[in-house]
Amino acid sequence: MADTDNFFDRVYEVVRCVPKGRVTSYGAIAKYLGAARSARMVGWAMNVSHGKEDVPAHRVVNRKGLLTGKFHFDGTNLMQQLLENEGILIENNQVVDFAKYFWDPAKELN
DNA sequence: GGGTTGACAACAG
DNA sequence: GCTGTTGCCAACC
Repeated sequence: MADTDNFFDRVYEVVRCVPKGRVTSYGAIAKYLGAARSARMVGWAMNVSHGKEDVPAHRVVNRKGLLTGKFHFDGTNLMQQLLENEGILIENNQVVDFAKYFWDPAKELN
C-alpha cells in the first residue's frame, strides 16, 4: 500500500484534513502539492479516493465552487446532500459563499 | 514505449 | 460573460 500512491496520498491527506463545513478546490490542493498546473491529477486522485471513506471528496470542488464531480458520486445529488449536511448551502450545483467556505491548505495547514 | 483520458485551470476569441 | 482551445502531468489501455 502506499508506495505507489505518493502523489495521491498527499491529496488524500490534505482532503482528509479539510475541516467539516469547509470546502477546497482542486487547484488549491494541487498548488499545495507543488503541482498547481496539475489540478487534473487531484481530480484523478479523487477518483481513486472514491473507495476511501476517509477522503471526503464531496468537500473538494472546482475553482468556481461548482460541484463538478457530483455526477461521479453514487447518486445525482449525493454530493450536494453531503455538503448541505456539513452546513454548506448549494445552489445550482455551486457552493454558496464559496469564498467564505473556502479552505486553503497552503494557508491553513501552513 | 506510445497514445488517450481526465472530478481542472488559465488564456484566447 | 460564455465558449473554445491549450497546458500539465499522472494513470490507464
